[in-house]
Amino acid sequence: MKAPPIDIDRLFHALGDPTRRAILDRLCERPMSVSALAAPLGITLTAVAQHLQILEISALVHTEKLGRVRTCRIEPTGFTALERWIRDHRTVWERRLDRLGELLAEGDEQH
Amino acid sequence: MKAPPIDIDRLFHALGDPTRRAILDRLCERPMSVSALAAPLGITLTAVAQHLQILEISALVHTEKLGRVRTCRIEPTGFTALERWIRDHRTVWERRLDRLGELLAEGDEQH
DNA sequence: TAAATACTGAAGTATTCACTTGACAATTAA
DNA sequence: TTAATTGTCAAGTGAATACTTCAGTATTTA
Repeated sequence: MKAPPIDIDRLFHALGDPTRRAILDRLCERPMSVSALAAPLGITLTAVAQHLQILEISALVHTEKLGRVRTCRIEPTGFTALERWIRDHRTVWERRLDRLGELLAEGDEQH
Repeated sequence: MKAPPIDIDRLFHALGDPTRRAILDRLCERPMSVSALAAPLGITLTAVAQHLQILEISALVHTEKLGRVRTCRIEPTGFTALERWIRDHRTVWERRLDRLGELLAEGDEQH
């Protein structure tokens, strides 16, 4: 019952595909069945199902099957993990810029 | 002389590789030559150079060759583009959550 | 000048990836 | 019950990816 830890590798890979980002965009509007998602994409239902699997293990989408229809909706967990990753790395990167500024200041003092 | 537009596809793809993220982490500490980057990675210099090309066209790294040494440093542009993408999509996604809340509220009113 | 250093380029390989086809199961509608 | 809908599974294909090796080219250093 333990949720698998979010793999940032998988997350970036999932978001790196335009079709998957299109799926996410549509799901931001409203939850949708697999075939409703497939309709405007110009690829087979099977392909969409495969994309959905990737989005699901990346915690970007949650799906649930009722009767013969699988309903897909946005799952916040993945987005949150991504935001956290960027926030963390931005601080490291800003620190580097600060240090670069210090180095430049020191350089100025030297002459 | 026009900088190519940031391709969010390329950006996610670039960040989807653990070796490339390791390179970025090291460059956050300080600028570095290609061979300095390669040393702890356990892959050939050629492979590192290939990764650097990908990071460079994604605007995550800037490199400059002086003499025989190519120095690599973090380039903010790519990170900024990524942050903007996430900020934009978070608002869409939050709107969806709001609407879901409204729908639930309406549902409550109905009985 | 000769040797070591720091990369660059072309070509090859094994794996992964997005996608397809085709056969099938399960559910709902006529 | 028959037919249509909705999705799943297994296997295959062609392109992209992350590497490799090997043979260079500049640039320093001894």
